[in-house]
Amino acid sequence: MGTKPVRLIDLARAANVSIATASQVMNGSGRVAPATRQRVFETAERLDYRPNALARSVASGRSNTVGVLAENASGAFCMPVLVGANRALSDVDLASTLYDAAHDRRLRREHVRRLQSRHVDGVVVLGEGTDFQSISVSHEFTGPVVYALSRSDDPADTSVLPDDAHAGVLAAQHFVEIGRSRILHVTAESGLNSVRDRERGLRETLKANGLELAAPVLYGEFRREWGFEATRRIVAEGLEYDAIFAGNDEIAIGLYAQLLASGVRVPDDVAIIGVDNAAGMAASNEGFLTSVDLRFDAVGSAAVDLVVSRLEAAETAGAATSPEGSDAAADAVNRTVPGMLVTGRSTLGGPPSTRSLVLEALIG
Amino acid sequence: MGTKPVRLIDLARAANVSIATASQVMNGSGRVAPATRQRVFETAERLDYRPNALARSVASGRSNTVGVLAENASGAFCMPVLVGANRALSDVDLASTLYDAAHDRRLRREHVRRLQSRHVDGVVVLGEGTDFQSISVSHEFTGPVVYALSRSDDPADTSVLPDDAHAGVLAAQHFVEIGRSRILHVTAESGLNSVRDRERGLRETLKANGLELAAPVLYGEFRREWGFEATRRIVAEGLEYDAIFAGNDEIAIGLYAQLLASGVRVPDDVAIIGVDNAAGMAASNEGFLTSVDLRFDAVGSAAVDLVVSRLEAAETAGAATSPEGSDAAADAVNRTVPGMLVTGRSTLGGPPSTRSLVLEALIG
DNA sequence: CTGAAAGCGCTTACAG
DNA sequence: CTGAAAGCGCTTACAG
Repeated sequence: MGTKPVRLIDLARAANVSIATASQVMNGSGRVAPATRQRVFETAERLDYRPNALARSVASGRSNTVGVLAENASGAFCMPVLVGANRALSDVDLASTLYDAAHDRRLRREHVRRLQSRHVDGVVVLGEGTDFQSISVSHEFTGPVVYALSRSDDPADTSVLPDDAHAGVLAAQHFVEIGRSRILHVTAESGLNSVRDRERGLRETLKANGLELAAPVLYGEFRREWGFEATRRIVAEGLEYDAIFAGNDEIAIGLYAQLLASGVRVPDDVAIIGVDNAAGMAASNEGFLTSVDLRFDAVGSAAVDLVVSRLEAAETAGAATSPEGSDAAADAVNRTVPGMLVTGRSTLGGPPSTRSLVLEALIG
Repeated sequence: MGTKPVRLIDLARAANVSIATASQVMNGSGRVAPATRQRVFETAERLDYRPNALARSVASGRSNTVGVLAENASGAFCMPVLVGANRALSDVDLASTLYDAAHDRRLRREHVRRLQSRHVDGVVVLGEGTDFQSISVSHEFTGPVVYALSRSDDPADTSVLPDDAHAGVLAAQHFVEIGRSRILHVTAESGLNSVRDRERGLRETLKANGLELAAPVLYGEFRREWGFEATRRIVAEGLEYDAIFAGNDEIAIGLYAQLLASGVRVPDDVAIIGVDNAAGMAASNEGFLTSVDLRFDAVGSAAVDLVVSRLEAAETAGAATSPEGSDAAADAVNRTVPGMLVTGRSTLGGPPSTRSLVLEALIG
């Protein structure tokens, strides 16, 4: 508690070497005789030497810290991305420092300055989803900047997004696998990127299997109530169908409940797939709804991986000839993270788990 | 982008002062002639000088960073606490650096070392709730350590928790205000601190109003299904009641739905209050359920406030005579953050909003 | 009120 | 393979 931390110079003296060699041993750089290396390590262990990361940073010019600039940390999908990013960072022994702009432009600018002041090695801008656009801050930093869960308004920037089209693909494939052929799609506003991409993936994969949608897409909102409403319309129109791909889990749950209320059996008569795996996120309803998990944590870790690889590239490039980041611009592609299908009773049926009795209970 | 950042020495030269005075002006320390101060500020502005926080840290010995050690960042209530903590930190221009132990003991120890290495000025240990206990790390740091959303296993530590007893008080008061007198309590496992405290607050306030519970408390789980089950029992036993305080929102929703299914009118026949304001968190069901919002963000900011005030105390104490943190130990009280009641149709009635039609729709 | 100087703990060419 | 020395950008007594 009150004990002064042991410094490099303390370690060096105790190990009978210069601070230069002590430093090199601790960093694995330079060539040091195995014997001395061994001795230094042992002494470091014995003294419980913990290098001062701050001093190391000023001396080396690298902070070993990546800044995370969240557009709005309270956003629904921020946490998993943040968790994934953080895991990836600590895996390579980088720290993360989080700034939340909370949708405030002025605050955001302040945070950018703070990140600059702290000389973060790289930045991850954490947005709010495929339908959200971030103001580019790439030119404010000398290090790599990657946009996670958001597009930047500068096409030269690189962003990492969940693969919405692939979500549609996964849904279509699953329906085909379980032998469904008359498929409906109930989703949100047609203007949204996520809506458009999920629909496209669905259609393309159906087509590849010689199928097409059994009726025009029903556009509404990402809400449970829209699921109810859509079900009523579907029933009223007397459509023929055996499966519905819902734009997200909320819609799926609305569909599920209202279908049950209408005497339709799920999945026997109609199979349902949602998107988000909100069940897994909320740790409730487990196994109840088949859903595409967009793997937001993987979006976070992928963003970090990009930053890190860029950092490494810059390092080796800097050692050789420095082409002033022309490489970085070259691979400024947007990356997309494939989701994964989590199956549940809404497509596979099976014995109802305790939790899956919820909806039935609601019906009475 | 490629431009070298301006350093203190650049600023000093441009403003025609020594780096010492430049430094003092930028930090507001020492006495400097108003004229020179003015000149330095203007030059700093013109040059867009951004002090190197890293260098400042090594020189001053303060990193201006607070470490957040999350027991499990994926935890249900972590995000709001984190957001609150982060806001409070950026208000006083401190950075936060987040480490997620993800329930892993080894990883947690690594993170502690990293926090030490980075010489964070203080630490917030972010737990998982009132029923969770953290292993104390206070002795690993020289700066203040505060436990948010968790108790430490060392009674000398100070933690900040949501006020569970007060949640019960708020519920009781509200029931009294709307004229209910035959009140039931349906909650989770009786062994949980949160359950015990909420019940105690409820009972005490009822007592203070000359009331008592209309029947023994029903203990179960924090899940929707338990709400269904409990309702069936209540109906079966033919209890007389006009209000139910649910241990959390999940239970409340279960009660609500099953009561409606049983032909009971809410709130006309029975008023319901939950805890968590999950509606607000999830931005759905708004206005549907009256609930006690535990204000997790305030828990986060309160924890930070404690760290910061301790930091300031240490600073002034260090300037005078340093009593080796005896003061810190003295005010090692656990702090509790009062929640707030968010009213909805489940107690006040009123015209059903679109969203509140969900349950009715489910019934039929 | 202001500046020269030592120092924070480390890294990194550069000689030997 | 190893060490003496300069340097990272700042702060902080200490003289003047």
